[in-house]
Amino acid sequence: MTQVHCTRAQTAVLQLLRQQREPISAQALYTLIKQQQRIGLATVYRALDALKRMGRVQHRVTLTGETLYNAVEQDRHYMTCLDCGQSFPLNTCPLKGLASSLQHSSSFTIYYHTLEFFGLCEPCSVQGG
Amino acid sequence: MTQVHCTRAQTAVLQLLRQQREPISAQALYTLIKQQQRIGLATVYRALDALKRMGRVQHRVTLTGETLYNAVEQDRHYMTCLDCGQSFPLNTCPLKGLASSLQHSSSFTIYYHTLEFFGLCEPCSVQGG
DNA sequence: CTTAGGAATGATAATCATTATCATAACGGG
DNA sequence: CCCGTTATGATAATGATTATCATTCCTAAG
Ligand SMILES: [Mn+2]
Ligand SMILES: [Mn+2]
Ligand SMILES: [Zn+2]
Ligand SMILES: [Zn+2]
Repeated sequence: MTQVHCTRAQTAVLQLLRQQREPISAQALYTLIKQQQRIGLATVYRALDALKRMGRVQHRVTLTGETLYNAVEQDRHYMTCLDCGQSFPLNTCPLKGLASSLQHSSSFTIYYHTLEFFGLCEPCSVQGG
Repeated sequence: MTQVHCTRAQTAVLQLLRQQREPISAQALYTLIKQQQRIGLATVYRALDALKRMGRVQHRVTLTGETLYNAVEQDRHYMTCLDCGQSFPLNTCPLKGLASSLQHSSSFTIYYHTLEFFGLCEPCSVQGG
């Protein structure tokens, strides 16, 4: 049977994620947790994957290929510059209040969504042309 | 100065992308183009990156870490199962008609957006619990 | 037409985040 | 306390993407 309780690693990961203001990578998370308890990098990845399937943690992938994680409670989104890679947070989720769109299919249980805008920031837009 | 014309590779990539019904990976694109002309894998990646910065091609990253590309004209989005990895296309873009939200910052030029829902599909939801 | 500088290309090696392995440790019911 | 099951940590392997670098292609000046 699938586990009933969160494992030690899952608990540590989820607690730390909830303290973060911004999404964080698995490796950075690993470094943080190691300061408190003995843990392996693989275990961090396993915990993140499990928490994701439980709908408690969500992920997004940066332009550099890193996957960042955050607690699902945080509904943050960004505009990311394709040139310099900088990400600018949005004030609010554009999907807020779109309950209609969220229930496209009753046969699919939605845990979270990712939404990101890509383009050029002011400085890069000027020079890059 | 930055190039004025599309390179041979960029032309080939963009043309092929426009023929695809679904987003496609760089490697798959490489295989397709090779059937028509001599080309290197690195060049495909370079062309995709350039087209992305021009706002002509957009990308998304799958759960397996593959990056898929498609022409920006195609405004497709998906619901993806965190368990089996299957992606189910949405009929329409939930952001359609949200021009207000799209102009958060006049200092950022938006080329495209990614929006994806994650959760569990029917079958996986039943068994996985 | 010829030439020189810069951009594009292809083959290949290197990178690096993530996964797979596997032996060991922790857990939990009986 | 005992045994089968699950979790863990150390480490090797994977694989998509990047970095290199020598070569080819373009283009505009001479
Ligand atoms: Mn949101
Ligand atoms: Mn859309
Ligand atoms: Zn920028
Ligand atoms: Zn599924």
